[in-house]
Amino acid sequence: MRSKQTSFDIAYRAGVSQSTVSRALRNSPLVNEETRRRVQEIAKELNYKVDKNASSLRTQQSGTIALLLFEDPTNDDSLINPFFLSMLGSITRASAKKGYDLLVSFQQMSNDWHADFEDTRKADGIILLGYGDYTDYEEKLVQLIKQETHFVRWGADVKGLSVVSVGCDNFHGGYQVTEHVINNKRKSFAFLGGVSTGSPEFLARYNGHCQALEDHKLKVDPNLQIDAISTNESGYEAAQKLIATGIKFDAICAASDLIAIGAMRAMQDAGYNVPDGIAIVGFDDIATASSTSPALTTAKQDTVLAGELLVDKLLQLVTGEEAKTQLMPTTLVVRKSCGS
Amino acid sequence: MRSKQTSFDIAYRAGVSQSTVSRALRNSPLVNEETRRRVQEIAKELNYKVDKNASSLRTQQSGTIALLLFEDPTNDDSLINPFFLSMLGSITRASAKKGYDLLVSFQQMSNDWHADFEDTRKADGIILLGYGDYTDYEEKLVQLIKQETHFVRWGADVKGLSVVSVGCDNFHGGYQVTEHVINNKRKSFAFLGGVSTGSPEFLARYNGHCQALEDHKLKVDPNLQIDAISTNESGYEAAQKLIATGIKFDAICAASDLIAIGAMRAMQDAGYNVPDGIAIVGFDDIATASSTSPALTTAKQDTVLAGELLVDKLLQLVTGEEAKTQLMPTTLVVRKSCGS
DNA sequence: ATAATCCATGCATACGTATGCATTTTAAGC
DNA sequence: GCTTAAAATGCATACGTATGCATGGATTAT
Repeated sequence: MRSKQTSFDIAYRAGVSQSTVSRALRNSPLVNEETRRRVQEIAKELNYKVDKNASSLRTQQSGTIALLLFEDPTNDDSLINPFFLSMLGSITRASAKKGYDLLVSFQQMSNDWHADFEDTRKADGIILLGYGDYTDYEEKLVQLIKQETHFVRWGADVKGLSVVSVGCDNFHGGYQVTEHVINNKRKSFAFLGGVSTGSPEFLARYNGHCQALEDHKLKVDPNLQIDAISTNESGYEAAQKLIATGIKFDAICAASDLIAIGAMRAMQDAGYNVPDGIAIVGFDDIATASSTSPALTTAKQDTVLAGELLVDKLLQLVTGEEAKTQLMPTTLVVRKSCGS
Repeated sequence: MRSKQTSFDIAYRAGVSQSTVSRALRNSPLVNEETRRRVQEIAKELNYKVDKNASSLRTQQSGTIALLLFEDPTNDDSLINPFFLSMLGSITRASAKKGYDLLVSFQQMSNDWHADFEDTRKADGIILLGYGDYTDYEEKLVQLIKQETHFVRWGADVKGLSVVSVGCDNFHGGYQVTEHVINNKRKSFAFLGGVSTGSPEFLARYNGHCQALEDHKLKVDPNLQIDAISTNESGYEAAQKLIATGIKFDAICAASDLIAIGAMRAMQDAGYNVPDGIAIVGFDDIATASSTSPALTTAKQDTVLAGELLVDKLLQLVTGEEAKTQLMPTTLVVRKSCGS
């Protein structure tokens, strides 16, 4: 029952050649309509499915996109940053919509990831997802370009490299949320998130944050910027360090929702009132952001749109078209963590 | 620079035949150690990578696992149930650990998903993930079995079918959380979650819930069971309906965390106090559960273990070994939503 | 020295599809 | 009716790898 059906079997049943079967199934105009119908009918009857390996081997196209997901190695190994998880979901959807399969792979930055998929012909192109805060990241991008691998990446534009990126406007997002807090009459701002050592994303958000303060004639106190990576725990600890400085502040801008959520808990545990005593804003708008108490005001990154853009641009590259880096705006989502 | 390297190129450079190259790269004992080293060195130098399509075509093995993710079609199209998203993450990790690539695909139940992957030789086996609450689900499983497709599924065991499943003990989990609430001196219990129309998972949780009540001589009031699907919104609405019945209750057991979270908000919006007035428990232990206010007490499903089990068992099937259905225990995670 | 044994390698082929080119069939033109 | 064009099909081959079988050389045993 299970012996695999090939196009030759269909050909035999239909009384035509294998070539004709192949053409008929691919709706080639070269084949007579009547023949095509017959072939397709038989194919369906026999539950025939094209062998993708053979097909890919012949055409040198796999109909597959590879998604490489880089994670902060300091994170708990078993959990994925919910923001990237959300991106993963939208990319999956977007590629399915385009008729492409999605090969998902977690990566340690140490690996030879730059070659592992397109070079093995398993994928037509690659999507790079993760924070670009690794020392040899750019170097590997250069390798990818040299190999003429088709790829797009999530994140800020890389200066000097002809790389197609889709990212959100972190600077503006940082500006946006900070300005919102300023409008709520806060005067002394802290910022939680790695700036010097951290990702370029965090840095851009911080820069936006500072710009907003300056534009409103408020002071930027470097002592109130505490490094943190994007986890609850790190946010919690950063907030504790913040309190330990003894410096007074009435607002916290976090580089990500996870940090904000951890910080919020730390402040509450320390007896502060949010938002009356301390205003807190995050960044990303992950699912949990709407469920905290008070619900978290944040800068939303549109993951659905992002996924579609990444896939669209990658496929443009694959088909030889031009594709341009694109910056998406963030949306201010006002909830309760700033007072109004 | 980019013209693709084949095993013939390596063979030419090494002064041996293509066969020897193939064997050398696969560490066949047939090839001389010295030769093997030389070949492997040259391969690395030329940045040669085996063409997986050709390899798969030849060996009829793809080194790939397909993950089919079914979602409740009534959900918002752009979001994925965080529990399944978490499963996706752990499965990705688990298959990477085994050296397999993971092909991820979202599915509408209406499609011919039962054939789409293994039959096209893109995957060696299939993992089915999603609630099994669809009318023709079993029928399609039967088809899969008939085709001798290798697959495992997440969920409760299917009676009468020789299918390998990995699931958690929903009955016991439902029992567990309910008993915990009972120990907190609650007397009148409501249950939110589709039972008659819904998934077998929800039904099992409900049955465990009822059993716990009976064992403690408490009444089960069918009027306090309200249908809901696994979303915040549905939970919110269900809680509203619950209030609208006018019947008194002091505890809510929800069939999932999302439902519980929605219900919690509905109760709070209606002026009830959680947990003092109303105790609430969920099911799953999604990330958000720890961030609600009060933090949600729930029955945790171990997604990391689940992912590993699914992958392990599938690979056992692929290699011709026996694999058995396995039921995982749930863990009671006590937070604040029940009072203690 | 000859036969028997073993080790290392090469030759040839199959996996299943897609497609350039040759060939046959059908229709059209005069 | 014969030539020419167009439409439909078949033939042959290539994609790159893995492997059964044959071959050649080296080693050992008799």
